[in-house]
Amino acid sequence: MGSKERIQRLKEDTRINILDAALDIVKEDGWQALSMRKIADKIEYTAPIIYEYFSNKEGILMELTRQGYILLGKEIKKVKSEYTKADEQLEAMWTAYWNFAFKHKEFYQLMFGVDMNCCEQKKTMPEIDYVDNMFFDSIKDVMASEEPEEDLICRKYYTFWSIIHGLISINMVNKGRNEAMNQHILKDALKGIIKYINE
Amino acid sequence: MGSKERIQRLKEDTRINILDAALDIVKEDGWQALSMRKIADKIEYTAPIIYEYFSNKEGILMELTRQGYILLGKEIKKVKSEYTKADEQLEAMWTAYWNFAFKHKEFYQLMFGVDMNCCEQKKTMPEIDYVDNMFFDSIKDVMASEEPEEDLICRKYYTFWSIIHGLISINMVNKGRNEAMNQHILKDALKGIIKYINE
DNA sequence: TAAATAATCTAACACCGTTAAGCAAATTTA
DNA sequence: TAAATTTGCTTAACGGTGTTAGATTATTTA
Repeated sequence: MGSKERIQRLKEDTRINILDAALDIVKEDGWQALSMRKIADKIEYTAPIIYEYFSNKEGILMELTRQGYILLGKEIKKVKSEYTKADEQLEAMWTAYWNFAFKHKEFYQLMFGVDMNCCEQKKTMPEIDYVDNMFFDSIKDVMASEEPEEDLICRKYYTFWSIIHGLISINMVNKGRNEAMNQHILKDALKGIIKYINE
Repeated sequence: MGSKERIQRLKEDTRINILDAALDIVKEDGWQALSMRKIADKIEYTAPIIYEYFSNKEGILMELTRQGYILLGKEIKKVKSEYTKADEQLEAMWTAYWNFAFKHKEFYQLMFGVDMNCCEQKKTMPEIDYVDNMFFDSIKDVMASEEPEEDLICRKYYTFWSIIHGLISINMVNKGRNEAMNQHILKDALKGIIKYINE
């Protein structure tokens, strides 16, 4: 009767296969090309069985979003641990965020793409809070001397995030055009904003 | 034989009706809900005749994008004319940009939405250059004392645009949450960046 | 081996963008 | 005026989408 667990494991496998297949399709042909039937083709099933693993297409998108945040969280945590000074940490973290966006373009598009539907349940995802909190803490550290209010930190965080996200958006629209300049802008912006935090 | 022109005028009318109908649908139910058949319903025709006015759905999207830029251009030009000092002009222009994004949410989403397809021909639209150039000129004015290089202006512009666009993106995702704080951030960012231009 | 259950597929529904063929009315030509 | 042609528009269809219900096949249980 240990076969129950084996079957359970097999079910989990196909769940993972569905997500992997989806990501493969997106990496090849973009989010627009993702369809239930194509996923089914790739895992050598027919479309309806996917609905035994996910309630609908948005369910798949949500799970991939979660995975994206987990990945981002890991990378940011890693680079943070490589520094001790708060401002150095913060610069490294934002740089990691920047790198993530281009290394895992598909994830970033899904996670932050303005009109990519699936924006309702997002608020209740702890994986998002995890990343948010790390930045939050770091900013607090940088401002340690001033005993900053929650609200002020939040504002600084949003401003910070805005610059980076805006730069990335530009870079994605004019994709790859004048890479050197964008790097220059990024550095400028990071320096400027860290200085701004200390004001 | 003056009926030729009357008929021509009627054709132009339905062209406009198509665009208006599209915008109505989007305003009611979002870009996702826009379909050729729904447009046809609204103008009381069947779907295929739309293809006598636009080559395809993207054609409609492109035209609406163009109209959006024309509208944005007008509003920015207006507020610019209300000031004489370059830094005041710049702040007013960016504020107008900000206001445009929320007053004409659908246009803004279409014009700057990261993954809203239709991003190929965009480069060759003079209406885009028009807006770009206005900002470009204003930044140049602010930096007048230093005889800035083209490249530097471009970088400042991108950085500037990034903040605003990023703030807007945030605001759209967490739509309307904590409006007061976002206004605060906007003001902070604008002041900061104008100071940054002068450094 | 027979019944019950699980796993999977086929077929369908209602949409989507787009194209081709056809029809009927209006217009032009002879 | 009658025939030919053009115009305006529709119907029907193709191949695609997400999703659901029902039938079918395979597996497990009694």
